[in-house]
Formats: sequence, structure tokens, C-alpha cells
Amino acid sequence: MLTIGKLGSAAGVKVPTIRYYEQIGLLPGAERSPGNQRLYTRAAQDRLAFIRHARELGFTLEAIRDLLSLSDRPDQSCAEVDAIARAQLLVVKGRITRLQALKTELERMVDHCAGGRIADCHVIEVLGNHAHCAADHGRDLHEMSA
Amino acid sequence: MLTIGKLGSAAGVKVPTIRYYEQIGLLPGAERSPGNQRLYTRAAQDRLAFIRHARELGFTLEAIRDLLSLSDRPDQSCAEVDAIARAQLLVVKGRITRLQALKTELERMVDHCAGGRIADCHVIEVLGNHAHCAADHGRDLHEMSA
DNA sequence: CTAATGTCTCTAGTAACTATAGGTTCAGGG
DNA sequence: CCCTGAACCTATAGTTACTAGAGACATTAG
Repeated sequence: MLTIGKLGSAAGVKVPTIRYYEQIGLLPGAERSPGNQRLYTRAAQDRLAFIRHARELGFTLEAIRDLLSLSDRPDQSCAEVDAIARAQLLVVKGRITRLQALKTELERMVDHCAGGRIADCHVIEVLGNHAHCAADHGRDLHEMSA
Repeated sequence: MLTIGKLGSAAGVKVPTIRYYEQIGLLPGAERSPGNQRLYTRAAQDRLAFIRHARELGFTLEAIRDLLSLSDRPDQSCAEVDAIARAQLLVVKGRITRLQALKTELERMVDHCAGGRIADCHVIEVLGNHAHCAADHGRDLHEMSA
């Protein structure tokens, strides 16, 4: 049995975050020591590792909740998991595309900017002027959090 | 002079977001009509466009605040802007790398998952098991918001 | 002139945590 | 066996960058 601190460092998740996950029902309430401290099993550690990895992969906690509920009923069809993964894949591809445009833009900014003065510097102009954008401007600011 | 709604649709920013930017001091208080509605000049539109583009490029509002304060004093050295852009470039490159690992992982998930049952499905196993990770696991969950 | 749309302020909610306060429990050393 | 200091407990509030709602006033089109 692990204390919350051990569990946290084992999984690379901060202690308050673990308590937060418990609070929102992503982790079940842990057993407690006689002194009321949380004690975790190997199963809880796996579950937390799953959550952490999924977060790293860009899944929202809601998506993770779905995934976990599926894993709790392991005889069901995989189609739903598959759908979630596919949806996330689209999001991820979109992000990569936009980030690459962004990277180009930033590189250009750095090139234009090296050692000059703001009066000669295109950074602000590039960002202020729609015509200079390399990136396409859809309404996509908030796919970031999808 | 533009109303807030026109300004918003011109710049691709939602009306409450404009008011929010004003509230946190990123946009100056606008002139008002006799009926107390905000009226914006071309200058305000440029400033908002700048903010929007910078957000798209992954700058935080704090970084944007810095950039704007620099642009308000245009005789200063460009070095600071340059430093911000370079720092953002690093963040962006890191994100791209991790998202590409993520993409690989998700593609693998989708491949393993096609039409099966969860019992045969590697999705949860892949994410739950540290050994199967394609991605490196630094403490980098929160560069996402940098 | 009236109805619809747009705007106003203010408050509260969102995601996914992070931090603080004030108190309790546990493990190691003397 | 006691004491200290680290780790733990709960609860609340703060963070970023918005978004949404209520209820009232302004503006514009027909």
C-alpha cells in the first residue's frame, strides 16, 4: 500500500492533483489508514498512470472518464474507445498543423528582429496586420482545449 | 467608429472577450456613444487584431501585454521582443514534438482497436502501462499553458 | 411605432489544476 | 518514550482565458 505522496511521485502526478481527481470522481475514494490517511493499491496506481498518460496524450478529463468507464466494463465493444481515439487523432493533427504554421511565423519574427530597434522590427507589424499572416484564420482558438 | 459587435466580427473575437480584454487592461477603455455603448477606432481594431494573432501564435496574455507595452514605446531595442519570440519558439517546437508522439500513439490505438472488443483492445493497456509509452515522460504537462 | 436585435453591467461558471491556512499523523533520532 | 519535522488531512480561494446568463437600456429596420 502506498501513501498519496509515494503514489504521486510514482506516477508523476502532484498530490493535490490526486485529491482533485478523487474529488471529481476520476479516482475512487481510497482506503484509509487508522489515522485517516489515504492508502493506495496497485490498481489505483495503474488507474492514475492511465489518467496521466491520457492527459499527456491530450485527452480531456471528460474523455478519460469515458475511457475509464469503458475499461470498467471490459466485455463491451471497443467501438466507442475507437471513436474517441479517432476524434482525438483529428484534434491532434489539427493542432500539429497550426503549430507548424506558428513555428514558421515565429521563426520569421526572430529573423526580422535580430538586434534591430522596434521601429525597424516587423514583429508587431506582422502580428497586427492581417495581410502578413502565414496562418489561416479559422475560428479555431479553442480547439486547443478540446 | 465601430460598435463592439462589428469590431468583434471584424477581428474574429467574441464580444464578451473584448470586454474582458478591456477589463484586464489589455485594451484601453473605449469611447462611448450618447447611449453609453462602446465605440472603437481603427487603432483599437489594430490592437485587437494584434492580440488575436498573438493568441493564435500561442502567446499568453501576459506575453502580449509585454509586447504591447513595447509597441507603445517604439524607440526601444527589439531585443526583448526577440527574446519573447525565441522563448515561444522553443515552447512551440516542444509541443510539436510531443504532439507527433501522441499522434503515433493514437494511430496505434486506432489500429489495435478496429472492431474488436475491449478485452482484446490495447488502448487502455497502452495508456496504463508505462513500458508501452512511445512518448518521453518529462514533467511537461504544463508547458501547454505557457 | 414597435419589435427585434444589440448593447450595457454584473455575477457566476468552465477546465484543470495550484496554493494557502490551520490542523493531524507518522517515522526517525536522542 | 518523546520530540521534531516531514508528510498528511480538510476546506477554501486563486489561476488563466474566457463563456454564459440575467435583467435592463439603446439602436435600427420595417
